Amino acid sequence: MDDAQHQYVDKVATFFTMFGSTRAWAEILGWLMICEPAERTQAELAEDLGLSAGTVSTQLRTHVQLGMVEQVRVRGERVQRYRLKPGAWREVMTSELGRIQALGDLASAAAPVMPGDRPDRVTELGDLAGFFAREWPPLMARMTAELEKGTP
Amino acid sequence: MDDAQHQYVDKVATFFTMFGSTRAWAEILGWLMICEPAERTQAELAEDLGLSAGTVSTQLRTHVQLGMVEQVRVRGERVQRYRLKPGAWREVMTSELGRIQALGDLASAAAPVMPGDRPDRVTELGDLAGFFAREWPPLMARMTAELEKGTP
DNA sequence: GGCACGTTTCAATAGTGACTGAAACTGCTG
DNA sequence: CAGCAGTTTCAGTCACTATTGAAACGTGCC
Repeated sequence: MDDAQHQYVDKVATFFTMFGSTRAWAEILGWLMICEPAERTQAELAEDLGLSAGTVSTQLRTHVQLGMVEQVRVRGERVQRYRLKPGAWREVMTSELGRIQALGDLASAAAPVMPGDRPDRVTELGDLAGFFAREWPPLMARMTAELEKGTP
Repeated sequence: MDDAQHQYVDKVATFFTMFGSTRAWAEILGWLMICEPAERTQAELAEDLGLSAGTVSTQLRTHVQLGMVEQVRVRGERVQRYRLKPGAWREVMTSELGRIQALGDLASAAAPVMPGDRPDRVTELGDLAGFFAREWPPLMARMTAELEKGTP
């Protein structure tokens, strides 16, 4: 990993750390975005990034669980390799719908515990969630269509 | 604050804590969503939620900076009151565009530091960011139109 | 079977940052 | 001006958790 690459990994790490992710998690993500070959073993990741094997194991597991990274087996090799999952970003965007619905549920759950005469604070959130719940699926469909066009 | 309300605040807090926010921050948000009257002083919030005055001051400031909460002066009173900012959720969604663009920048920045023969990992992210950069403004416009319809 | 390499688990450590409590500060009231 | 309620600031404490290092655990090769 040269200087420029190191700087890039740091940039990605800084960005995602701002939203509460751990440094190691974000560094692995950043490195997997640009490393060559794209398929890496845990031991290589640890070596490349100067992290312990334990950290890589743990953080990589969360990446896999979140669907950002997948295990691959390279023909002829018997080691476990990991790479950025193609289409992962798309999936993250698609799964946003679940979070929107959770917000909507939060709004619904508020109704019984607040005085009925001023529900506006909560109906606003509910309406918003409703709007996105309707708009999100067609938007995702358009997204998929457009991205496939680029990668035939 | 009765039991049901307490439970609701806890529910909201649990939800937002999952995404990296602090407990106090999320509790204040949850309580401001349902408390009556909606306008509260810092001292009241501290008392209601069992937080120290210092914590309330700090967390409330971040709420104000993020645009979720605003200061209001109630006629005749001279105390500082705070409430959930009307339209705050809408604004949060609108400002999502900034984060999308940041992701797009991250993708652009990757180009120089990776071998040119396999740029797919990064172009995917770039295309995605481009898609949202184009779609987001009209989507926001539709959102505003629809929500205004509900609150004439 | 034994060896080498990679991965997982886990106890211990280090570092961070949320939260508190007290003290300083502000602006209003009598 | 003294008194008071509310707010801000900040040093210190505490809890949490990210990270490490080492030890156990595979798993395929010799």
